[in-house]
Amino acid sequence: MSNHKSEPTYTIGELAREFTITPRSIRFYEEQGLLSPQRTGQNRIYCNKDRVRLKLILRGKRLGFSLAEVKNLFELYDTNPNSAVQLETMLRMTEKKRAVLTQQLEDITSLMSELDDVETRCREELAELKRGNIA
Amino acid sequence: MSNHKSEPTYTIGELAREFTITPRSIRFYEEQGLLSPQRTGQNRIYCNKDRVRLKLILRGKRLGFSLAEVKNLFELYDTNPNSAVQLETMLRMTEKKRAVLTQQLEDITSLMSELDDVETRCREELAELKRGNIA
DNA sequence: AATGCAATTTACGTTAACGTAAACCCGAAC
DNA sequence: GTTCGGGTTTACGTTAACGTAAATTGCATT
Repeated sequence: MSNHKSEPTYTIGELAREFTITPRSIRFYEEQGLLSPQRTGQNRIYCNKDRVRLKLILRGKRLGFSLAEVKNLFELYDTNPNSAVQLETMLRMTEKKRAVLTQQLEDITSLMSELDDVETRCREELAELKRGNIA
Repeated sequence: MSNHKSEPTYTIGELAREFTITPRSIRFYEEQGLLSPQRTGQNRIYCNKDRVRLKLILRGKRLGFSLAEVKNLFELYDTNPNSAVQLETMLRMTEKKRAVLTQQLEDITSLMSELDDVETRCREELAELKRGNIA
């Protein structure tokens, strides 16, 4: 718990560039309760822990979780880090998400075959047209 | 072009029930320029052509097209039915949509494997916890 | 006349994740 | 001393496809 190594800090612009997002987004995450950086007067100053959190937010988004879901996980982690409850909650969420993805996969392949039908019919009609409007 | 057979007509409620959507949706489609039923005073009265259009709207939506895209197709069809231009436009749209779907498929499978990673790590940590907090 | 159902119009609300503009401050460089 | 590049706050705008509420109308029973 010592503080003599003076942890590196970051400005909002630095983090925005590093993760190729806008400062607006970072402020928005804070507004939603996902971040709470220190202040130097008006300016936000982010420590390593904040940076890791931002990383986790973006990873969560990539995985299809909403900001609210990520926030829930953070709160759970803050009140009860690495507990069985926390890990099990995470598992339930990933499983749920996996079910959604599985469904989406089915939907997409089904849509694809419908698209195939439409396309072949289009091509056929086009062929007929070019053969001189038979029907 | 005769009219002596008195085409069947439908009320908004009938069509809504048939396609299990709300009357609100049907009015919305009209508001967006996708339908233009006759009127009997205030009341909308839908003919067969309208019903077919509604069917096509819903089919388009199922296939992932926006109402605006469906509208474009309708307009193209109205001004130039079964032309090569129309068929080719349709083909371009389905091909575009197919590309999107292909991309989504890749994204989803990639997400799934990431989820797998997260899940297995969670399960491992849970196992450690239950073995008595080794680390 | 009163009840009830179906329909109508108008217009604001919803969801998610920011974008964008306006107006301001602050330290550094020229 | 002023201009410049960040940073800040506040608050409204965006997208899509409707949902929902309110207030009204019309037709058909009862």
